[in-house]
Amino acid sequence: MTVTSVHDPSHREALWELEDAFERGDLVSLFGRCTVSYEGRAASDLGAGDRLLVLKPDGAALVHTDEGRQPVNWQPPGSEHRAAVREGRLRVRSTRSSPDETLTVRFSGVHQLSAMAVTGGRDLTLHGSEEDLRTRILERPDLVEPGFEPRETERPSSAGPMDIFGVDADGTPVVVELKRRRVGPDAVGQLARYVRALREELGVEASDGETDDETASDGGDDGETDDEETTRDDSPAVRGILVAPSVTDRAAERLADRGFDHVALEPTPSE
Amino acid sequence: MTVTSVHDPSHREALWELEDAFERGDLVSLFGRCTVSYEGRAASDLGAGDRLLVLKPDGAALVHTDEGRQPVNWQPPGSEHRAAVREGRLRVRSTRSSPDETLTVRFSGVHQLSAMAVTGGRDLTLHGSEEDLRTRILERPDLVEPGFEPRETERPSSAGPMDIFGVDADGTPVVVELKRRRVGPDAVGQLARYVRALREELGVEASDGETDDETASDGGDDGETDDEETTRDDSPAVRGILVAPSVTDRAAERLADRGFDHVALEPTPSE
DNA sequence: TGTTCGATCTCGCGT
DNA sequence: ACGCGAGGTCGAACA
Repeated sequence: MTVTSVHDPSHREALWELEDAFERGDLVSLFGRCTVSYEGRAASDLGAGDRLLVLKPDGAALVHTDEGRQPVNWQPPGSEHRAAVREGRLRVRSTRSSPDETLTVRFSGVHQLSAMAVTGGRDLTLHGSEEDLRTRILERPDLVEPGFEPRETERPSSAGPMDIFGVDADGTPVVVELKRRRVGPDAVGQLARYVRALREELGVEASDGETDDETASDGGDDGETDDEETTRDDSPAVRGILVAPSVTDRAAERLADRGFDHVALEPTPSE
Repeated sequence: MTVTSVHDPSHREALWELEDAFERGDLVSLFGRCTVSYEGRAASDLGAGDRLLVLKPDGAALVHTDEGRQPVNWQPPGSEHRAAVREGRLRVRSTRSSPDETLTVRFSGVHQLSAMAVTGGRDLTLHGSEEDLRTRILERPDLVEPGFEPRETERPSSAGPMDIFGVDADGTPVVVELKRRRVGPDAVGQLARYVRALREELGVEASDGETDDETASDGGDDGETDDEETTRDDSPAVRGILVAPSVTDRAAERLADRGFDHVALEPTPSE
């Protein structure tokens, strides 16, 4: 392995090593005391302190402190790194356009610099994702409910693609929204958008004329003495099912309001 | 600065250095060829390759390849790092509980290891966030519309806290949802939840009974010849305003459906 | 702790 | 390029 490593280099030495590393397309790790400023989608300033600067050949730049999974400052891949010495101090600047963004790291001292050629080995195999949940359901549709028949995945609609479209035992259209983990109210809103879009698309099957949005399936959770028949009549034109390991209370409320169902299921079989 | 740095150490040397670094609470940067496996909320495997492993004293672990802003594998802060040599090879394992998660990095070769004491210097000043947008509006409410009067921020509701609650020139209650950047349909759904919650809370001021729900009150974008009066009558009991630099087409549709307004505004004044 | 929502989210896919 | 949704999202504020 070609690893370059310098300990307590001068600012100029660090500059040379950096330029060489950029030239070679190396992954760079740089310990030093620095200030950081960023301007672009937002703007930020970070006072002097010891940090780890990581520079990737794809243009990504990361400034890490001693805490957190997230870099305190960064620049996305596709940026261009440049290094210079200004007033005797090493300055690393990473810029990109659209949107215009600049990250500037000014060093008062460079403690350690390493660079290494790193390529490939990025192919991660991941299990337990939403896709696994989908696969699991397509293989065993009865996990959703007996008689459920998936018809299409990623089915397009005016509200975007729905995870699974199918029909239940009665032949009623069903929209299934998948989540790999416990979900909040937002997921219900997402499901609602798809159901609404599908209801519009399939035409209003309600007995009484147009409107389905207006009368729309709510009837109150607040003990409304609404005619159950009306709701029963038009609402089930399209059903909505949220498949997730669990839901929050508020999500459950919203599901109930909409007349949607929740099916508790995990991406991978338990144990 | 106390920086430890070893070039091409043996596996045992690397182990000693790592243990010392953990002891000192150092931030560690480690280049080497390794495989990575993870098991916890999900599970993953990564074949052999050269990578950069970063170990933080707060328990965070990051495995970086030559591409991407995101680590290919990681462990969140609060984990515990342990190093060992198994079958002559360095193995670094980071674990945490609740949820139970384990990241294991097995090295076939260590190319470079550096460690440095890094503390503090984490106080970032950031401008251009949603909070800045809120501040801007509270200082100049007319930016939302003439006569707008903010009454409360983070006002609680059954659907969660709304960004800004206020009244318009007519004294009509207004819910304002803030976004620092261009938004899609989800933001409209969020605003709708707050408006709905507030309408329920304030009591239905609509002339005719219950009904208003998310699905409800849309009146079709599909050229519905719905009675405009009905909607006009009950809908304005509470207004909804989405403040964001811009909105997508679909978001605009949904805003129109709901009778909500969009005000184009950025977190910080242009230029 | 659990829930909710913002984020310079990032990332991938599709139009 | 933009739009849209997933993510082992992370992180913070609050109940």
